[in-house]
Amino acid sequence: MGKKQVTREKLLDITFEEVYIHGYAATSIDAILKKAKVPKGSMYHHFKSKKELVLVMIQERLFVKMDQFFKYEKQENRTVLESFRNIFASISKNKLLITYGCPLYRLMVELSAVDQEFDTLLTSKVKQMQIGIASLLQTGIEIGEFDESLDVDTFSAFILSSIWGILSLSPSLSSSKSFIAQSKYILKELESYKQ
Amino acid sequence: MGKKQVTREKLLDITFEEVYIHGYAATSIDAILKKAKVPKGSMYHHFKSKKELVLVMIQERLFVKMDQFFKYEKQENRTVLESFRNIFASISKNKLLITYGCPLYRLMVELSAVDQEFDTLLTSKVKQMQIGIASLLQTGIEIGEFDESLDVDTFSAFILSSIWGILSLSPSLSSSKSFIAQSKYILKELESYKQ
DNA sequence: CTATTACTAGACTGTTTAGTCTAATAATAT
DNA sequence: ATATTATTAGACTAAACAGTCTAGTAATAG
Repeated sequence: MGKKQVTREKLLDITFEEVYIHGYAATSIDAILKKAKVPKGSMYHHFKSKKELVLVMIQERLFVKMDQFFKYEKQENRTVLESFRNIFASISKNKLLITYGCPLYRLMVELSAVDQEFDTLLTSKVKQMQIGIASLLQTGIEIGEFDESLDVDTFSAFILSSIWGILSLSPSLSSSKSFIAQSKYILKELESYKQ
Repeated sequence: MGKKQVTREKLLDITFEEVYIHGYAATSIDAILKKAKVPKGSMYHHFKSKKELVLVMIQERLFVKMDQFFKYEKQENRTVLESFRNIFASISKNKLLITYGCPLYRLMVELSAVDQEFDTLLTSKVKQMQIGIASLLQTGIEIGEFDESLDVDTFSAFILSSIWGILSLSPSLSSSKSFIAQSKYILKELESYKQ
């Protein structure tokens, strides 16, 4: 990586942190620049606007991080149910996720109704994730792990939305149990389709 | 209602609509005033700041609307399961809710990390709703409708977060089925505790 | 070593926005 | 009716903000 790229990469890192925690509107360019110790001219050399900076951050940071959680391919020696258990376990170990909820979700809530470009980008990722989950469920049906009555389309949407709901709500419900305690209901429901 | 109150009430109505759809930061005072046809001085006579206007709106509009959906008292001649079915049905009939998701949730995502006062207010309502759901479940256990193995604390949190997750996600997953199709998984899970 | 390009630097500009101010007007009580 | 208070009216102010501009500096190629 040439040294010129360091500024760009640092900007994307800090932008992710700031926008994740404070949201898009509440994050000012100046705050990002101050934290990243990068002058304004440099930022506007690499990105033509705040919007472009965040759009690029979403693709090069947020989406990359998300893909690490959802590696849908069925691993050898594992049932599909175990794959889901693993996904949930890795989510529950991520402190930022548990504290602030899913960053993709947060951005969707803030920006989808306001800006077409953000909406298109974020929605495409949601659909991609749903398709990934659905195909994992489909694999489970094909190898005989799950009953054919399992509707992969609605159930994948149920898994996705439940996880996001639980993640976003758990910080508020301090009395409630952990993410794992919550997600057990999703797993229990999935188990009911076991052959 | 004296005529002086009309301005105040109209401001709260418009503020609810604008903030619900565009979010707090993206809604300008001027936009609210233009839509409500109220001059600035009037608004600042009734409310000392934008923040106070929205805090009052949350309590006098948002919370009131929410309570209409969640009337937890167990109605006569109805099982608890039927009560939940009714709640879900009334949510699914509300077009705004289906299109834009839960307004309380949207505000929490945008503001809880940014402002202590908003966080306190919104979180208290979430907790209140969870308690309401939990007590309805508890009634179900006490009248022998549900098994005692039902953990009302985690299950009420599961219901709440799942509904909110489904509501917020359904607009993005155009391929997915309706809210009702999604919520059937929650009901199915609840049914598994039937005596 | 020199020329050329890529990047840095931060002062500056224009706009948007929340919030103020003072005078005018309407409502209400006596 | 008249005095008093509540409300309306919108021009104005100050701050925050995204984005521009021009000069300077570092990197790299020939």
